[in-house]
Amino acid sequence: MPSSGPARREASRATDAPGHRRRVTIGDVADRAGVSKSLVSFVFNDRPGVSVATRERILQAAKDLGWQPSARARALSRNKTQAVGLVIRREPELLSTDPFFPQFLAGVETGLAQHDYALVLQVVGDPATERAAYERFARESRVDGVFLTDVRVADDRHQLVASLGLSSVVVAPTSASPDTDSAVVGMDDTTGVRRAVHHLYALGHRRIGHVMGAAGYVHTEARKQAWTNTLDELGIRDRAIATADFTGGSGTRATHELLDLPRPPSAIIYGNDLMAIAGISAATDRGIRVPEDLSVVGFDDIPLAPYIVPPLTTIRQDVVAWGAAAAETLVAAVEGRERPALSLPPVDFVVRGSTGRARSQPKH
Amino acid sequence: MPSSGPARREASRATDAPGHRRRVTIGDVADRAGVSKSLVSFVFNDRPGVSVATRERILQAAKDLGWQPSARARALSRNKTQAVGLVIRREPELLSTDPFFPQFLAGVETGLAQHDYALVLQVVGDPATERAAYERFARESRVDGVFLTDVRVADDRHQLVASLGLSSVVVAPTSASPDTDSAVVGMDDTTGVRRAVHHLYALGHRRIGHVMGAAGYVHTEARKQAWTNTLDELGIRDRAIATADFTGGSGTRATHELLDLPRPPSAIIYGNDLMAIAGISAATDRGIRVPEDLSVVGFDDIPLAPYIVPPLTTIRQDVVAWGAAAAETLVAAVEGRERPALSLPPVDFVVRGSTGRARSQPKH
DNA sequence: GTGAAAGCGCTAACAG
DNA sequence: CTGTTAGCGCTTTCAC
Repeated sequence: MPSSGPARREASRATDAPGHRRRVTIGDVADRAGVSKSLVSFVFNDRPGVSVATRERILQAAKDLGWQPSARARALSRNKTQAVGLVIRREPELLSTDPFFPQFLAGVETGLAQHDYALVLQVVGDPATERAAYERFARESRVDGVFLTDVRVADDRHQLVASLGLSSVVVAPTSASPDTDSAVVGMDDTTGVRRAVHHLYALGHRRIGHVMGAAGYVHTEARKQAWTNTLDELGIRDRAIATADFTGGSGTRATHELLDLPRPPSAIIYGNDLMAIAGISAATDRGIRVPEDLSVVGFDDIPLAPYIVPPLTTIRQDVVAWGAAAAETLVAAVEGRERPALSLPPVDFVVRGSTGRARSQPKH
Repeated sequence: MPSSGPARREASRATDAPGHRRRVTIGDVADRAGVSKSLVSFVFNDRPGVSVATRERILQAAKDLGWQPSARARALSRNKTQAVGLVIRREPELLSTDPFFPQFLAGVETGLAQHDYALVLQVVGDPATERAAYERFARESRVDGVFLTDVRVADDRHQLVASLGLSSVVVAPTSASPDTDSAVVGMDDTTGVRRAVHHLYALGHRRIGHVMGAAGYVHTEARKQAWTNTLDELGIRDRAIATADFTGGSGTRATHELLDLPRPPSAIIYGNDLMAIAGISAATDRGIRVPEDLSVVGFDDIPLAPYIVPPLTTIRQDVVAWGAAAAETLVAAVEGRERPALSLPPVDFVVRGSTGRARSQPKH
């Protein structure tokens, strides 16, 4: 039973049916270079065992035909998609404010581009859909590995991805040590907060409050912990804290809560810039001036931070670099390589106009 | 030549090699249900010609085995990936401020989820990489279709995707009629600006300036055009305009430019909220109060808008709905269906504290 | 060095 | 209704 494949191919190539050109395949390239498909494949997979001359000929043929291996076919035969997945869960409001997400994405892309991996993204709203997204990625074999971001305390996704057989990289503050075997690419949430507290202390503040972000996230906890620990070190016992959820509305509420305290703080460190800015607005509404009566520190350094009145003092992380590092690490994990040694740039503490000297000088 | 497949399969299923379980395939499901692979395939592709009983049996077998068709294999044999691509080009600064991008993404996901399509994302910085991204999507057969966003005047991507044989949907203001055959999902940039101008006119403003966003984008042009046209209709000849690029810094510069005019405007409509907020800051620096001396209108209604001082009056589009509509349209195009009739919600004009009555009453 | 041939897991004619 | 069979385009032993 002779295969009719080659014959048909010759024919269709010769005619080149008008209107709908057939996709160029590895076979066409092989024919043009006068070699077999295997050789073409070898060349495109950087495998030894092809003479330089043939190699050149093949490369040229591919170029002439504008051929590139089909990711589909390759995925099937190699059992790898050369793609990784990112599932983002965000409340609608935060979606368009949180600077983390787009910056991280940009960083991830730069990291992936170098290895020619594609990114499959899914944005979800609730935990059930989130789980389903990971399951679908795995079941349908859409991706080779996934990022785990916005890690929660006691996050069950570690087990989920493990049971699904997906490679993964965990993106979380270094201070937290999530219960997982997969690689962790951590940023330093601690140092920034520590520097903020010291900065305020140096300005004479002794009642330094904190407005926490959404409960249950490890980065929320990390920031709170850093605040507490630093106050401890400075021998400050006062703990003016309010829980919020990263939204503007919650920042407003939490600010009023702290300012309503019998002895309100003279400075507040917020879990993100949005809440800090809402806080400034809330204080202004009460006739409390920033920074004269109240110093405010944000977290993120959103592009708007310099432009609000007064310009916001805040903590900045290099999220783009973080994303790139996470991507590098994930690709290495997927390919079974040793995880690369990557050093992330240190956090920045950006002093602007929203922090100032405490009104009453400290007693000690 | 008897196929050795079945025999091997039986064997490997029986042993279930420890440590590394083989992937469940359509064959396993077929065996378990006592039918052929085709039938399983039919059931999972909603094709007629399968009795209800067999259908149930197959579904049950698949469920027992936890099987789901492999997207990889399916993509290869159907010549469809069931995935669409989005290439985003953004300057680094705007990446984390522009609310369009995350909201659009969220909308796209909701639209795609219904049809079980995946989204492949690529973030790029420059035009060359952007082109390469589309080319790669096509060559590697990563996606079946693409979104075209941030459409530029005389955008060459229309031809590019056409020549690459990709289905596409153009996401651009309705007022612009891009030179393309592909479906256009348009939002109404015009009405919002028109309402803003009328609002300011009603407050007594007669010199209403405009700070344009980055040149070359159709939405920048659309907004400028709406501003011009509305002033024309109101019989206002004055045109105080400055070009910026959507960044905070450019907003500051453009604001000073307008305020330095011999007869500075008493109100300014900005191309986005970031520039508007930078504008408020710039005015404040010059001792010009908002809204007493200058009224300010933004565009986007970022979540921060209500929290700045004064709260920002701005124009809001339902970008999430837009994204969902674009996704629906693209999927329809990819599948060769008629494009769905979708109605987008109207723009909102949100009046807050940054606009107020003009100081000097109009003469006419 | 190079080529032939057997898959990867699914879809889609085409026969029964 | 149901089963057979030939691909989809590439990778990968295994011979030569």
